[in-house]
Amino acid sequence: MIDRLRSEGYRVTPQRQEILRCFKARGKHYSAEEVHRKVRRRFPNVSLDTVYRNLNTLKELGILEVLNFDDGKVRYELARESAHHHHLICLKCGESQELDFCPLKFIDSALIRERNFRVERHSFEIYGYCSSCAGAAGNRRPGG
Amino acid sequence: MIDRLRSEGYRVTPQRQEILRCFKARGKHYSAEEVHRKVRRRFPNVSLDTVYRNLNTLKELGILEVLNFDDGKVRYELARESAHHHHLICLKCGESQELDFCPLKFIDSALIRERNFRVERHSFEIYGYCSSCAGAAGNRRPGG
DNA sequence: ATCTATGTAGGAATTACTCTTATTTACTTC
DNA sequence: GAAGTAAATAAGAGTAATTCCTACATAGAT
Ligand SMILES: [Mn+2]
Ligand SMILES: [Mn+2]
Ligand SMILES: [Zn+2]
Ligand SMILES: [Zn+2]
Repeated sequence: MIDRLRSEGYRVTPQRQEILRCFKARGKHYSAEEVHRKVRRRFPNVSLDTVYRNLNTLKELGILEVLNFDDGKVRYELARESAHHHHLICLKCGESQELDFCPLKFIDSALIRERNFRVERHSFEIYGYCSSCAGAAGNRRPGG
Repeated sequence: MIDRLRSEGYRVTPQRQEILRCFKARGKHYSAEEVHRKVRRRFPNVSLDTVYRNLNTLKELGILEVLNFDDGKVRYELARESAHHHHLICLKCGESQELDFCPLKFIDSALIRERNFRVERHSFEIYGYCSSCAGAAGNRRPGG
């Protein structure tokens, strides 16, 4: 991945490496601010802008993918060669689980083709309460 | 719908009525700013905050539903008794079309149940280029 | 007609993100 | 290994969507 950066003419800075390192654990979905917090542990002066700039660069290169969990902040995850997937997102604790199901496989493609719509990407996320939070949330009204 | 407001103890102000009126056309998905522009035609002094506050109130009452088209602004549509649906969203012109397909019908519910996840809501949107924009976008790289 | 809780306008504040600019640094070439 | 250069960085200002604050206005009850 480092080589990938270099071969594309990007410099391999320590900050950039550290940002990448945040994502080496599989199935993690961090926002820019979370990445910033992590990177700051090693580089206390790293600017939030550097984090944003690099997350964008890594996205452009296809190394990271963008997720939208509907909470106003963008999240990133490693664009592994692993299967395309979607997520279950807990409305209480914010944790996300991966879901090996993609609706595009099930949609009648005629539905889209007959409208001459050229599909580029799609989103599918399920929101609710995870097993840890389901009990606690059980007595509350959702969203109340 | 006006009665609904009154019976729930909300006052029926002219601004509130005008905001509701924006959504009487079916299949429209307006952002707060678009609603503000429309309402201002009749009430030139209406504040953006009033629009935001009322859109929220109408959402709480279940009269409007919230949509996220991934462009940083929230959109609203009438929560008609019509079928639950999703959208095709054009990345060029921003127009949206309705899609009568819901992935929840196709997902193996065991996939979710075995994790003890309690589903509250879900999102599913398809992004791409509509028939009017597909030609123009045909030569460009998506997102470039 | 009067009263008052609710709603309003307008501006300030907040949040996630981007831009500007001066300084530093990774990589190249010698 | 030193020097040159374009790219990357830190710091802070700027922006866009949304929310908060507060003094004033009014819908609807009495
Ligand atoms: Mn994932
Ligand atoms: Mn719709
Ligand atoms: Zn998918
Ligand atoms: Zn659905």
